[in-house]
Amino acid sequence: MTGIPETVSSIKQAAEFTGLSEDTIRYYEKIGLLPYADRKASGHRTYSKHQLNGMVFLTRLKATGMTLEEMKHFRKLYEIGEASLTQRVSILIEHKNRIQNEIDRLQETQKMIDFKIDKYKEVLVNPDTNTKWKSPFAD
Amino acid sequence: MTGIPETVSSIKQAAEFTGLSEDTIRYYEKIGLLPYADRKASGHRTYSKHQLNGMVFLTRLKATGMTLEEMKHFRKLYEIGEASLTQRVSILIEHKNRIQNEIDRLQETQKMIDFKIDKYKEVLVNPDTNTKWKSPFAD
DNA sequence: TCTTGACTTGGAGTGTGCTCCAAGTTGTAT
DNA sequence: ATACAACTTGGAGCACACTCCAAGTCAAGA
Repeated sequence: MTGIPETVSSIKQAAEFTGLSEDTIRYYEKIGLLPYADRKASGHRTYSKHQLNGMVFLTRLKATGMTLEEMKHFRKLYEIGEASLTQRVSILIEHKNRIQNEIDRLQETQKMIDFKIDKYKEVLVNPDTNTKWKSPFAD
Repeated sequence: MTGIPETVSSIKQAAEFTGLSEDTIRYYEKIGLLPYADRKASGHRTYSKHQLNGMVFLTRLKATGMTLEEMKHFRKLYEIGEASLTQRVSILIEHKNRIQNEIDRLQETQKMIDFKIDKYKEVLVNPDTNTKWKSPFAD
């Protein structure tokens, strides 16, 4: 079951793959968000395909508003092992709900913007309408 | 056409209405994002209904990822007057597109999370499956 | 062997957006 | 008159998430 070495990557390749900067990857390791990476004899970091996929998932959580602290917490639960599985499921469900709320708010704002664009376009067609406005963001 | 005084609010009421803190409202004025507010004889700020609505729209733009600098730019365009209307429409359309991209990314992440939740639940039902995982965020 | 470039570390600095504070003034209730 | 809260100003400080730097090590090609 052992013997076939997994493909490993340098920090540069990891950065390219994940979209994070090399500095950011080192920073995440420093603050304990990423585990201490394996090093080559030279001391250079190496990453497995697994770890790269993990880092991509991480960037998705970050991009959807999860803080570094929350992600650290999630990782700590992971380290406990299976005993924390239900907790991890809860966190993911909770985060998914937060994302849904965010989507709802974004869509509401799109409607507000559409409404405002319509009003602006009205004025472009018929400039008299303009007297209604008192504030750059009003109505 | 004059004579009916508009309802005005204190900074505290403005904060309650908009969800911004009093400090934040003063800060926005300080950096030139909000115009210098009218003051009472005492020096206390007053806000019209119009301005309050404008501030709410502002919070929507901020909550959807527009930076304070971009909002300042928008306000400067507003101050130019009608000559900037087309530009302002462009900015709003552009921002609406950014929101749409954000919504798309959020929905993709929801799918990734669902996928992961399913895998976790699988392990809860059948613990042997667990050996597949090497990283807290992998797959 | 020499050069070039990728990598290492610890720590300092940065940008954004607030948030808090001190010291003073004004408004309202008793 | 006397509290006490609400407000004012300018400026300092803070949290988050990087981002950059200096000084040094390591690896591969001409």
